[in-house]
Amino acid sequence: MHPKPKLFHGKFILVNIFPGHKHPLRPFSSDNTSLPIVTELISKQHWKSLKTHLQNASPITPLQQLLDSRVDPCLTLRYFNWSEKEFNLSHSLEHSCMLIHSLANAKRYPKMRSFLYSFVKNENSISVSSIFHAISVSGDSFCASSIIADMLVLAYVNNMKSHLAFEAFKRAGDYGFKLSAVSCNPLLSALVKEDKIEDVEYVYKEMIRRRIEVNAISFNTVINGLCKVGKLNKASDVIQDMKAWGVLPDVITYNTLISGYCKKGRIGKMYKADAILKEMIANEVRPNEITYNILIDGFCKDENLMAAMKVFREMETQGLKPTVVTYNSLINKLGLEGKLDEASGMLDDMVGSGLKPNVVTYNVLINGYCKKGKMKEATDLFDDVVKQGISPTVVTYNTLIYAYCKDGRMEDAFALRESMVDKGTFPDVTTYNCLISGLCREGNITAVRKLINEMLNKGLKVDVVTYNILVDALCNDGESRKAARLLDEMVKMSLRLNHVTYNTLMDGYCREGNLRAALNVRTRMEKEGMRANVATYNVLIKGLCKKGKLEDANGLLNEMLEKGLIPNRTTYEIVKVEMVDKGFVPDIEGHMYNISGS
DNA sequence: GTAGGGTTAG
Repeated sequence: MHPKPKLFHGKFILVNIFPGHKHPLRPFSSDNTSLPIVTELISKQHWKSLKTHLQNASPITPLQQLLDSRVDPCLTLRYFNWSEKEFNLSHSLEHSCMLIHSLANAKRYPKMRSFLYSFVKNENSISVSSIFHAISVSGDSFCASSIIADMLVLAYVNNMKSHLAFEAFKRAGDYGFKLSAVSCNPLLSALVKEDKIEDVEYVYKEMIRRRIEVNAISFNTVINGLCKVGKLNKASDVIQDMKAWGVLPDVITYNTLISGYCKKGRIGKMYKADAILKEMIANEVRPNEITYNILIDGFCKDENLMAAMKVFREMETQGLKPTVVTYNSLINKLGLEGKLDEASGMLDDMVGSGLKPNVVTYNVLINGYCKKGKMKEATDLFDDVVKQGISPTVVTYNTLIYAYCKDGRMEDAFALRESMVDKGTFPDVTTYNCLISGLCREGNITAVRKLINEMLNKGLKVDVVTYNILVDALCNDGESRKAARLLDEMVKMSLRLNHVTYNTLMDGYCREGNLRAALNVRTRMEKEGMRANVATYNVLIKGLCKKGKLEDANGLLNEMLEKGLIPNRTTYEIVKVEMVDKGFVPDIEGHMYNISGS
């Protein structure tokens, strides 16, 4: 019996053609007769032999043949990747799409995922729309096209190209390809992280319209996005949506909403947060450690350490153990209040209860010392942390660098920056902002320019804080008009101006006695959709008082209270010095009345 | 693939 070499993939062919590679291969021929050899060489990964076999033939031809044949698409993929690397070429979009279609038809999903991931990573010139066109013309399975589109969206998200992911999401709708939560949820999550809340809302609405599966994660992500930008009523609407879809709010839903309320600076926010806690319990969703951590931190930020401690004790009665995060919130608050002995006592408690402090624990404690001007203690603790084998983070360094800058110790600040680089922690925008603010305080504009150039050269981008520092510096120099021009520059750089930007400029104008200009800035701010916050009112109230316009100032104070904004320490200080001492008295709600008879 | 803590500007 002599085996017939009839099968392309039969072992005998290979043995007969080139037993052990000792004989030269038959040269590649561009008709299909070479395909079995090529296939065999690929499956054995005999790349050297394959290259010899191909000789001077175009590497495209075998790809074309493989795509036209019924060989395992994984072999085609291997050839695709090898040939791109070996011949330093990029295969055409059409061939790429044919390959991805054959992988999809063979249900080789992990292979598709990594193929699309590298495709998206390396490809910067092909538009999303041409990719979709190619997907739709290079395969006829609608189902496969949908899976490909889904994975493409995910590939963009995973490559941090969320704007392209968003575009692909829209294109998929144009072509009627059906996406899934597998890609849409990460897309939503990426858009939330980038504060692109309008896009989040668009994707969410489209998911419902296109009947894409919307699960608890989708809802929770959207709710988180809305909470992040303070649209808490809309977030509650989404909770209603989710109930209507038969998805019950879970502990993450409630935690997200509670956190949203905690972060909003309105009167009664913690009351509302507490109400949601009760609601979740009534709906039989058990609060977890994270729920309590959110509440504890919320009360700390609300200047209510007593309430925070009460929740802390309540946690234990619910059978929940405080975590590192719980302690970090409390230590942070104690440190910021200057209660450093209590803060380090809390650290001891935490260690005593078997928890291991992390770098955040030390960062907040170091910050506490810094804010109290206890630099010796701060740096001692820093050394201690290093000795314990905990790596300081960029935040640790920034905390100390800022403290040095604020203390006028610019040399120490720059020395610490050198040392962080030596240890492999690289300065970020915040590091530079701290140094820039220090130099501005010294009036060293030349050094500021140099530093900004340096950060740009390192590929770091100036941010809104950098500009706010510069705006403030100009205002302090009595150059508010120049500062105003920086705002236009910020817009040109598509930086999002924030409250601090506007308030700083308003303050600059107020201090120059130019109230008109200050009020114009407020108008501009509101045109941009930003409502005046407590600090805005503080600046304007103070400005009006300084001009002797006490009744107008009082009007603004009332307006602020009516809008549910909580007066802060600065407000009280202004009201005391500028109003109470000049004949106004407060009623029980904080409204002021002029009793001097005017 | 969803929730919690730390640094900078007013």
